[in-house]
Amino acid sequence: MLSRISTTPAKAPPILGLNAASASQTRVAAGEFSYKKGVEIYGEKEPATYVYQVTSGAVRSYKLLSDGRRQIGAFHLVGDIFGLENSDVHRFTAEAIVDTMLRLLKRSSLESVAERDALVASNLLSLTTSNLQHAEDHMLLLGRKTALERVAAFLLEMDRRLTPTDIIALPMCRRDIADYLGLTLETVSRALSNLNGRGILGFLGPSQRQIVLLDRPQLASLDLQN
Amino acid sequence: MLSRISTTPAKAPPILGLNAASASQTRVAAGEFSYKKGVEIYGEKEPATYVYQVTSGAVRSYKLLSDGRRQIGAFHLVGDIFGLENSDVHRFTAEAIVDTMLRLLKRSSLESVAERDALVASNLLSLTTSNLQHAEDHMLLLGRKTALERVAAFLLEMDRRLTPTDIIALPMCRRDIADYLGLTLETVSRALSNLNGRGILGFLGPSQRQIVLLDRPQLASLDLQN
DNA sequence: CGGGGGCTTGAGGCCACTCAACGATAGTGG
DNA sequence: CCACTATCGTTGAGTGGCCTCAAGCCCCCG
Repeated sequence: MLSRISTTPAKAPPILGLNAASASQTRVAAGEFSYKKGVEIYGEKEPATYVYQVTSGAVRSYKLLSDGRRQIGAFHLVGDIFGLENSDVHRFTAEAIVDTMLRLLKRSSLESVAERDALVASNLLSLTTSNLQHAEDHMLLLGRKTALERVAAFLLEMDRRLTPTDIIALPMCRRDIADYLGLTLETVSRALSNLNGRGILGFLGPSQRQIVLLDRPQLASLDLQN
Repeated sequence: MLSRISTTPAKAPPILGLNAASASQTRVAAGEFSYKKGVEIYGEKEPATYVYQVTSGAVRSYKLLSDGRRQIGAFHLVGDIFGLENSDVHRFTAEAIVDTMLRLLKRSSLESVAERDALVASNLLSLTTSNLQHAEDHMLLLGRKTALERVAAFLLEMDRRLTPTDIIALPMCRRDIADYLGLTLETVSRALSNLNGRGILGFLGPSQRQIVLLDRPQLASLDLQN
């Protein structure tokens, strides 16, 4: 299912503060691969060999209960790095939400670079820290926010992370959003309809995946701050 | 409200792999302090000057929404280290649940030690990692588990962390448990009564804070694994 | 002994879930 | 090019699990 594209893309964005010199010295980059929509990138409890950066597309990381209930812990968008575990195994399953391009880095070589390069080490730590911060905020959302507040928070998060414009082009379906927010897809749909009816957002085109924020302040007022 | 007890306790358990030599060299330990029940140790968004280790007692870390809804992110029990932020400010409010003794370490000196001592640095990272892991598991609980599953998971966690015996002596009240599990205190109480009625647990004494696990396997079977 | 906090239990309500139907869209193969 | 199908999203009706509100008990502690 993996199709190799190129080992050293022409103009690669920097990753983890690796400059060209140290990167080429140690060959931390294992190349760039494409994953078709729905394909699993790695499974929970599999050994963590690689670290990934999204070049294009989007990825969901989730845990499953034995009866199939799913909790998505994070969405990984363009530029995001994921799959970094300080344990030896992955703690989530990762899947491509749409057709996705990923740059792979060997975890072992990354660690050896980090031992010599303090900047890289510091970036690895701050990556773990921002993951922790996101998880902490998400616990508050999952434990204490109402459906409407969760959806509002989700839209604001996506608006912040996804787009430099006012149009949010969501890569994920309603079920993914629901499993991220601890709701059902019907409840997510109803909340979006609600916001649409209030004139806070609008849909662009018939796909319902493109959302225009018409009233960001009012949306923000729905998501109670902590 | 702080009462100094001693700057260098006679037989201090190790912290973060600091041996006596490096600890005394740099004086990372800022001493041991006692906090009365209910007292705030630090507030959210306050500068993070110290790192804390629980010597005795228990601590809750929580976030508040503007209307007062509370989500407890973690309980810190004897031996636990908390308050380590890689940002400059605390992301939770921390309060003593009962009368509590804390060992304080200056964050700045800890960081300078970590620069020279790889073991300490590695322990700091693995501390952040285990915090992340706990938060990830807790997201699954808050997003997808039923009330009974949450309470069962809570009891198993406390059993694992709190006690070498079969008796769980909970330091926290029902409201704390509820705010940790994303429930109301009534729902927690009903779930405990339910487990009691099924013979899975029993209460010891009239305080309802001491719980005997009568059937750990059955309790474990109620908390679906991921 | 009086007051208050913590816990339990009951009754009723509500928000989100479940189940279902339906329309629209995109992808597929003839 | 056009059924045909599967997927996705919306919406409605009804249910149910948890919340809300309330009362009452017990214990601790002044």
